[in-house]
Amino acid sequence: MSLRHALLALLDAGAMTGYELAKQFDVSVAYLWHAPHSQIYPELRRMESGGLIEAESLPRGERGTKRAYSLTEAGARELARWVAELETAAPVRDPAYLKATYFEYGSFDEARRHFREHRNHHRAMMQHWQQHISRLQRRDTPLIQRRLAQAPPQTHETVVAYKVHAYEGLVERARAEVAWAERGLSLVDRLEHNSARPRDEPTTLPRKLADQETAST
Amino acid sequence: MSLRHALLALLDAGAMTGYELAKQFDVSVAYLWHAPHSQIYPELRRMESGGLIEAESLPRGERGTKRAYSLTEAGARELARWVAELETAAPVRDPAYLKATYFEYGSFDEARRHFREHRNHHRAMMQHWQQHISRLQRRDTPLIQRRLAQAPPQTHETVVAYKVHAYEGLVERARAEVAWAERGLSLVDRLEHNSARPRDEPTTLPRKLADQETAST
DNA sequence: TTACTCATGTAAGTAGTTACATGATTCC
DNA sequence: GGAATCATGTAACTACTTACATGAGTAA
Repeated sequence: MSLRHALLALLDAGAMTGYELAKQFDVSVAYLWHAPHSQIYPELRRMESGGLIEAESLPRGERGTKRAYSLTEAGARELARWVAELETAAPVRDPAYLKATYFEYGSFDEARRHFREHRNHHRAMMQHWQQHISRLQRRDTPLIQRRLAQAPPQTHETVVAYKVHAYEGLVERARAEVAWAERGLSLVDRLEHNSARPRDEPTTLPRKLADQETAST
Repeated sequence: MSLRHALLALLDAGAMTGYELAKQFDVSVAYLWHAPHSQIYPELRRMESGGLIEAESLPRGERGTKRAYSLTEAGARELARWVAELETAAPVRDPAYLKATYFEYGSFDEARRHFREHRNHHRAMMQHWQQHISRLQRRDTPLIQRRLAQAPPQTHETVVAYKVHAYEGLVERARAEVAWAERGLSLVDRLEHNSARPRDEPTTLPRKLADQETAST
């Protein structure tokens, strides 16, 4: 149930509306955890009834109101509890690698398309993360500033260091993905070179279809 | 909807019961995709009504029967279609990295515990995958043998190479995770050295709790 | 007045988890 | 006779996705 704890952690930096929280999931927590507003609003209500957060109704303009949430003591305790607790690692379930296991059902060109897409995606992620790292190091995101403003100065190094380390891990992971995709592209070249098949024909069809082709030939 | 396609791919190697399929998710597809039997049986029924697979009822012992499923032509086409299709990458959502971002709410010792756990988990995964790679290279899993028996000999190199490449990618990724956890351990040592805090006290508490502590001191 | 951002929701559906449940067969 | 394995389900729940829905405030 990490959405809940991501929200608690954000709210520890200061009171926010659901809308503002949702935006943090696009920019700052950005590319570390994702959640759409349709998931956030109900979760905030649940956390409120659970006593983890409390809302203050603020006016906006003439008629409107908005609800700014902040941590309660129970919420702060729950946040600390969660950080201490070990996660039981989630079972592997990676669609890209699963599919890569069956590329023989497609052509060499299709395999290339997949690897290129994979490489491009992870390159882009890498850049986002790297950018975020330098912003953290310069301490110039609104969130890190709010957070450091509340913590004793001698803790700032540690606060920033943990965040930088996490994002660096994501960068390294992305680098591994890019390297994997590039080795994949070389592999396809090598396999193509060793085989007589045209580059746009499947290496081998699923059995039921292969039987058919044979029958019709 | 990758469970469905994992099942189709397994069934292309030959007819299997739900029970046998479930076991493949523990051994061979092992550590690449996970699914419990409670998810598999209903999915098989759905695929059957969708015409992607068909069941043959086989006797077992005196009284019992079991249902062995095999691909239909539509199922084989769906498998080929899925392999050709590009996945839209899932948004990042990693509980371990999310938590690592907030280690300052815990003690140095707690951070160490998390990094050690992370390292151990990914080391273990690495070993499983490496073992599977050598089995694939020796072509000595039941599944790869069934699969190769059905494919033309000149395609065998490609079939095995794609699978090996996928598992190698997982090994490399795990290696990156282990390295990250180890750098994390060094980081904690460094931070501890630079700080006056005892190793079993949080660096900084969530604000609501910090306020309290200050008040009571 | 039009478009954009702020702001908050609901509803239907999919995927996956955890627990409960049952019964046959096989091996010791 | 008991334990392990084979075999197949259901039910309740949680997390997440996608689409629908509404309205206020603000700047061109």
